[in-house]
Amino acid sequence: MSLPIPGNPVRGSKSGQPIMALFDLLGRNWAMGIVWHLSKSPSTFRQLQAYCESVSPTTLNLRLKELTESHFIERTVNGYTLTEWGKQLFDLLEPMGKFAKGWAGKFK
Amino acid sequence: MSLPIPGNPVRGSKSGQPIMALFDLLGRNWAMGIVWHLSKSPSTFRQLQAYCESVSPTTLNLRLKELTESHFIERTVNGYTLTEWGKQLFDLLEPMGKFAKGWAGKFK
DNA sequence: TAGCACTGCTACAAATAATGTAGCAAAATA
DNA sequence: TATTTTGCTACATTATTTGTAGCAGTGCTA
Repeated sequence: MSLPIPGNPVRGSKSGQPIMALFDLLGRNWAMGIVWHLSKSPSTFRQLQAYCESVSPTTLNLRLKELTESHFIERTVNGYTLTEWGKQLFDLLEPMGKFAKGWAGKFK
Repeated sequence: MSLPIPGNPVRGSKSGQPIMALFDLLGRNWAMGIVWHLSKSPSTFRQLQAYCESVSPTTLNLRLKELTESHFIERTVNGYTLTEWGKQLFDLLEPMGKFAKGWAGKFK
């Protein structure tokens, strides 16, 4: 699966609209979970593996590469961390946590 | 693939934390794109198919069922539309559009 | 009221993506 | 130097998505 670059055709949008590229990227297994977790603290590969209970190292590695190439995360001496863009992205994801809790009430 | 119900184990979270259930649901192919599009206008199955250029009817139908059971969309005489929860979800997704445009600049 | 078009799907094989397990080389630690 | 830990890679199995065909129901329209 290739990296969804905005401006280029991506899965589901020949025009490569940025929002579609972003949805393609974030929609991949574990992408949002990784960003979510890294917002709490920088983490090593193994820590992310432990956090994302059922991710395979194959997929985790692929996601990390994609998120790195997309400028959302980077690898430092402390492990993987969010970049400035990554932090901004998290700011958009963060309110979903509260929303999800309210939404969860629908299933009780 | 079963519906990720918050409170139950979902892909990647045995505890079924709401945010993880939401990420699981929205992370599936086309889920965010469908919500995005329905925020513009109610749409029929075929309209969604045309919008989501490469979605297969199989997957589209599955996503529509999941989003319906998750209370984010519903089917009316005008086609599929967002529910109140769906609209709230879109309000969270919407800022990503602007963000994505800025992010796209990184790839020029 | 017999066509014809359109809609909302279902079927199913082929292609693509993710998982699960094993394990290895490099770096850190003892 | 011997372990342990880390960051992966390999690869077979399983799950998901695509792509294409097509069908039944509804609504025109002649």
